[in-house]
Amino acid sequence: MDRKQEIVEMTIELIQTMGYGNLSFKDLSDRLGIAKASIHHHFAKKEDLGLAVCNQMVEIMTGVTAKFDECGNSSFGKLEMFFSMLATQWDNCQKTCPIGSLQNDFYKLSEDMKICLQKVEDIQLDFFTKILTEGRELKEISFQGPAADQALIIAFSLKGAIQSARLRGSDIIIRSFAQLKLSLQPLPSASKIN
Amino acid sequence: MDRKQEIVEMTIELIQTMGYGNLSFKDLSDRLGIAKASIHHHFAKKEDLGLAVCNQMVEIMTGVTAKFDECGNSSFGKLEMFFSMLATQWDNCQKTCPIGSLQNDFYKLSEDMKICLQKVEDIQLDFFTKILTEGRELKEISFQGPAADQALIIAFSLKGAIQSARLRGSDIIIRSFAQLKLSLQPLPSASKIN
DNA sequence: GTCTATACACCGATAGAC
DNA sequence: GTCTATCGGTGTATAGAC
Repeated sequence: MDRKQEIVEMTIELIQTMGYGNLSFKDLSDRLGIAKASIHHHFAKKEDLGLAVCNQMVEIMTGVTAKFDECGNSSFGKLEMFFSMLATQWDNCQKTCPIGSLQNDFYKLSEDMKICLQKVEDIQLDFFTKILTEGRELKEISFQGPAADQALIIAFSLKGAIQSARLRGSDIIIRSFAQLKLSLQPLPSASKIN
Repeated sequence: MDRKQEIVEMTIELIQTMGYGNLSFKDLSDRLGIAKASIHHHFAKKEDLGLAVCNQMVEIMTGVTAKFDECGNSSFGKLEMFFSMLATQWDNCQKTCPIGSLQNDFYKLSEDMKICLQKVEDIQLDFFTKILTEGRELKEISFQGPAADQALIIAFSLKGAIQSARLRGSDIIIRSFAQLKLSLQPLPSASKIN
């Protein structure tokens, strides 16, 4: 049955607006047009639904990063495309980052969910680390220090901008992404002496 | 009465562990050793308590940034001190960033709380912008683009690192802060040609 | 200002009919 | 697989005694 999948996807959507902790079975049943008990039939406990959501996010993140990995663009181009994908997704939108939202409901998460959620972030971090490493070798991307540490700055900046956008408007996302790109650009000439 | 203040401070602490939405009057009354109704006497609605919390955060952020502004250190030194203050505060700690936590419960916030919360972030962003501007002039800090945009990267990186630390451990904070410092350091010599 | 008691809504979860 | 009905627990909020 893909009723199960339907529930998972609606849950992800609602997590982005009200968070995992505040999300209720009634919210889901209202929006899906089925009874609360029907959701419990597919996911006995809320925790089971939460874990399915995290697993789905692993799959999504794996798929998205793999698509960019294979796209044939330059390293810097891959970063740019990733940023602009996110910017499009969060333009004029009142949702927040699902990873950040779940991290914030830390105290409501089961151990399984925590492990799975960390995996989602790992996949994203590995994706950035790989691009940064090869980009620096090819002199397409410029930064100092370990690529894995620079990947943290990128991932956290993206997450933070998206989280603040509901409060401050999507301009904050555009500005953050532009600044990230600027700071990673290879220096054109002597213009970056100080 | 500073019972009122006591309630606000405990609320901030609990927001950092369970979030504003999941926080209940019973949680507060248990920890403070007073009855639920007594809290309602000081703050009729939960929304009133929430607004008091946001106002308190404005005061705290104002005080902290003012302290660093006046400390006489170099621009880069001020940044370093701010980072190490946060790193100390979040070492071996299971709390999250109170600003990020409240931002995440966006859909539970009153309009007043949203305005006030944005102000907290504004104060922090202005603080960073000012340091970055004067630091670049004095050639103590190096970055490209508008100082206000670079301030976003710093603020969001700090917030993101603290949010991920509960899941990944406080190492992630150390690494993020070190990488931020590295990327803002003035170039020592020709070592940053690419 | 603090307490006990309580009203009322909603939550996750279950029982059992269809 | 979906439904209605319901249970026990908990949430915000209020009433009223002290």
